[in-house]
Amino acid sequence: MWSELSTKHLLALRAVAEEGTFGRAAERLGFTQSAISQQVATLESMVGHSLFDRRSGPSRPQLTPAGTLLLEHATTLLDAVEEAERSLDRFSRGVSGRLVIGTFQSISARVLPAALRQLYEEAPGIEVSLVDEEQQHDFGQAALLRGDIDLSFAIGEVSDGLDSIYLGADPHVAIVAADCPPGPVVLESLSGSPLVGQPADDSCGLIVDRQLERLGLTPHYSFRSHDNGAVQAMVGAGMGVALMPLLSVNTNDTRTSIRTTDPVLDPRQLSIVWSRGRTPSPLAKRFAAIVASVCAELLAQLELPDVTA
Amino acid sequence: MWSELSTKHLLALRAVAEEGTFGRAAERLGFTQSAISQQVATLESMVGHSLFDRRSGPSRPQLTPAGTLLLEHATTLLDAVEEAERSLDRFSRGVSGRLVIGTFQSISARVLPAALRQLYEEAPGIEVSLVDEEQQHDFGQAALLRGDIDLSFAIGEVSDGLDSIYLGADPHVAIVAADCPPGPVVLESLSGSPLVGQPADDSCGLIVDRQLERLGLTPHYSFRSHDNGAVQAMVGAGMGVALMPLLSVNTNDTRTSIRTTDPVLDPRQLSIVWSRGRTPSPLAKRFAAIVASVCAELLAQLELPDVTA
DNA sequence: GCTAATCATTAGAGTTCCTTATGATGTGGC
DNA sequence: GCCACATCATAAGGAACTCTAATGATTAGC
Repeated sequence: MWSELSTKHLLALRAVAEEGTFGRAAERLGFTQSAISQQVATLESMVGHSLFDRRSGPSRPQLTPAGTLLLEHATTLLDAVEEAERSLDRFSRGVSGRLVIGTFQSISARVLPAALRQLYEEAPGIEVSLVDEEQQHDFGQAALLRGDIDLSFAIGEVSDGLDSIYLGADPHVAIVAADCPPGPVVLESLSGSPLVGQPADDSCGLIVDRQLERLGLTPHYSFRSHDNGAVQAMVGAGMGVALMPLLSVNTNDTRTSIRTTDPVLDPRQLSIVWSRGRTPSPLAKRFAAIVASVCAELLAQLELPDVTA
Repeated sequence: MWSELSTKHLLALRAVAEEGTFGRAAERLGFTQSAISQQVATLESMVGHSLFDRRSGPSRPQLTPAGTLLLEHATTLLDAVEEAERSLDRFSRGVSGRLVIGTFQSISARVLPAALRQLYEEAPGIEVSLVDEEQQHDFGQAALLRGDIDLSFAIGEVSDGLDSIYLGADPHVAIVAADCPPGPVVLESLSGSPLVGQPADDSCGLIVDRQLERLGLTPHYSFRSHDNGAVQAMVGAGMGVALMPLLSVNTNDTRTSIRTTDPVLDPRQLSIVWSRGRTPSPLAKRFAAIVASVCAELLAQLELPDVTA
């Protein structure tokens, strides 16, 4: 039956048709003439027709009508096999494939542009799509385990069942209006004045709130939004002070100013994560490595201007 | 190596992906679970990647990225295999394929229309092309042996190396102008008057000339052409008498009349022929059978009106 | 915890498949 | 005509594959 059909048989058919004799076909394919003879015979019994008319004596075998027809299909099939082979080779080298990345605002804005640019340079023709994981406290773990996304970013502890690369620490800073007098922001002095920040259901907002609580402070928010840009704009408009991870801040905003806090808050620990039980694609591995190097560079640069404020 | 890739492996991949477990895939394909496990393992070692992530325990294996990619190619490949299978099945049933037929005027005009109409009814979608074998004394034998044409028509003895079906005898008749007095045409009376007919390099013309010679007559031609219609038109215009096989005559021409000859000339023996060393396609066999039945009917009808003239 | 479901592995039998050696057959030169 | 050569098929044997049956290992879910 045709389920026993293998590439080998089609290669034999094509080689005999092209070389003109079984012997030369065998030579081309690295078999003996006998092997090719048997391979073609097997193929003939599979399809139920002679594929070559063999005149005995030193004359070339000729394709039968069935052989001609099958050869056309064989050519199509062999092309498709070669295409599959090439496709998997590109996949192995990580220069082709699809990548679905779970992300959130600060990563999308500060890390992904450089990382994806570098990835596209190495591997043009890949397909990348982003899934916003905001407001999901598992950082897309469920989606990772389900296989809906290939990679995601995580803050803090990496839960079990995920593999990860640690990307670095993103310090928490205070954002104040540009006309605010210089110097670190003393957190205790904020107890009366209003704060601006992320909602409590946002993991970033949650981390800040918890740290303030641990310091005995009960924050009062005048405005909360998931949108980092909106939060920063509110600070610029004088609605209050924001406590945010540095990567969430637009450092080019002239209406606001970045300050260290007193005491210094614990930084946000960033990782890139993927499902432990699932084999990552070479492309995903490569992307994770790129992200790690991009983050290392980015976070190293960020320390400097901040401390001087 | 991919040359060992067989349909079996791709079917296993697809079945596992669709059924969700190796066991059910095995059931679907009529193997044991162990066999499927080994088939997939073989495929994995061929492509160099895991295709499924197997969590041990009672949970479903999940396609890896490589598995997903290969499955897409497997689907196209399996579709192509099925298409080839269907194509060869149609070929076997003779309802599809190409047919190149060597022919000559009288056959094209009187036999092929009915035969091809019947063939198209049984097998729409076939491709037929005709090659005119006029002026080739071998009736396309060389082309048949070369494989350029599938079938051809022959007159008289069938040469060695060809298989054939005898189609019947096509009587030679005299064509005279319509105003000619009735009765058979006495050949001896023609020795003075001019003849109209095929050239000497035409097999039909040759056959007539040889028979006249054997009767001791030396024909004198006023006009010769390969075109049967032209010959008959010349007769109608009073250029002389023509001696032609009946199938070459347009029986609807009112300016000419068909007569028997005295003595009666040997009829033209018609056969349909093909190369003995080449396997004919089912379509060619079917066509030959149709031609035989069409000719039997046609030649039986033709005898009647002629004898009465 | 126990049950049930999952896939992998092992071992062995049956089959396939390749190589070597040989046979059969016809072509082409001499 | 005959011989040398080129062709493919076939036979036999050993190696490699492949399937089945039995078992093991692992874990989800009750």
